[in-house]
Amino acid sequence: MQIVRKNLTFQLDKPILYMMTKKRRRLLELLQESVQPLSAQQVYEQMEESLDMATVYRGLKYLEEAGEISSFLLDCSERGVERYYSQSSSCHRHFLHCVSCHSFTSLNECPLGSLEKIEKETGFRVEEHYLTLKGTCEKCQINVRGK
Amino acid sequence: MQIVRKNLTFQLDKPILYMMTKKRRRLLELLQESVQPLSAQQVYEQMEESLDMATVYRGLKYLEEAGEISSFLLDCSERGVERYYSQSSSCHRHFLHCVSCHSFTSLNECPLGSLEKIEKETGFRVEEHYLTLKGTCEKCQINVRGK
DNA sequence: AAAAATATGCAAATCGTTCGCAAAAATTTG
DNA sequence: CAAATTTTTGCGAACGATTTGCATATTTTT
Ligand SMILES: [Mn+2]
Ligand SMILES: [Mn+2]
Ligand SMILES: [Zn+2]
Ligand SMILES: [Zn+2]
Repeated sequence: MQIVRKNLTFQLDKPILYMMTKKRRRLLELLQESVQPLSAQQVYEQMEESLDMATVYRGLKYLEEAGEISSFLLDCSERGVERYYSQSSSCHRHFLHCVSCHSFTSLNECPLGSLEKIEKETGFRVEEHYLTLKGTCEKCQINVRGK
Repeated sequence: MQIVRKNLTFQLDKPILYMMTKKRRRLLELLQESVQPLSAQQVYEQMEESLDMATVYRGLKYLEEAGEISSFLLDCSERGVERYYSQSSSCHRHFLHCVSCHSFTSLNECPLGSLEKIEKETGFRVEEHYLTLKGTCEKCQINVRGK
């Protein structure tokens, strides 16, 4: 127990038994450099050095467990269900998804007010929430024909 | 064009070329009778008469296109990603998901205020939104050991 | 009643993701 | 440092929910 490997560039909330390797660090950097959340496939395509898809999935899982990145599901009518990954910035975020060009825009703040009213009304203890907004981004509204 | 088959118990927004069969009607009834949203698998299990899984999927797709039901994705850490179906009641709804007993509770009203502020801030035209709240339901808070 | 259209069951295909295993890389031990 | 141990990686196979093709059954139209 409590055996934590070295070679970590970040503090772990809970000790996990693995290592931060070159490939995993590169995965993380890619997501930190990207303004947009990326799917596993997109991460894979943006990797310069070759990397097996299974390793991408394992790496993303590792980084998410370590708290460095977080993911959400997007149910896009054109592209189907995809999981998107982004760095875990300080606080939680919500994204707007453009149904035309499929880009994401980050919200500055959470549009959900206090959840107390909901908790009182339902008796629920609310622990997490996920919000996805879909619509058309500024660019796509101008280029009416889409991208 | 504009050929719409008979045997429909509801009005279609857009004409579609298929029929409301006994089996599809039973699918719809099941969802209308259920307080909880149901997954394709749950619908399948609750059908008394035998029905192929492919027919369940095709039927649910048909009903959703006809606007009679709607679906959303749930990303549950225990059960993975599942699509849930429920009748399309008058207005859009949001659900609370209990991470202990996996039940759903419906919110009375949408906790999202006006989206105008977001639209101004981001330039986005918001067309849809999906909100999932996760937490612990009243029962599960009492039975601390979960269901 | 016969012809045309659509739904259904069944089996196979699909596709993103996960898994098992042997080889490679990183870490620990002495 | 080299040897022993642990973890990661690539590769191919497995997985599982959903979709698809096709022959047959059901429903609708004529
Ligand atoms: Mn929020
Ligand atoms: Mn709402
Ligand atoms: Zn756009
Ligand atoms: Zn519960």
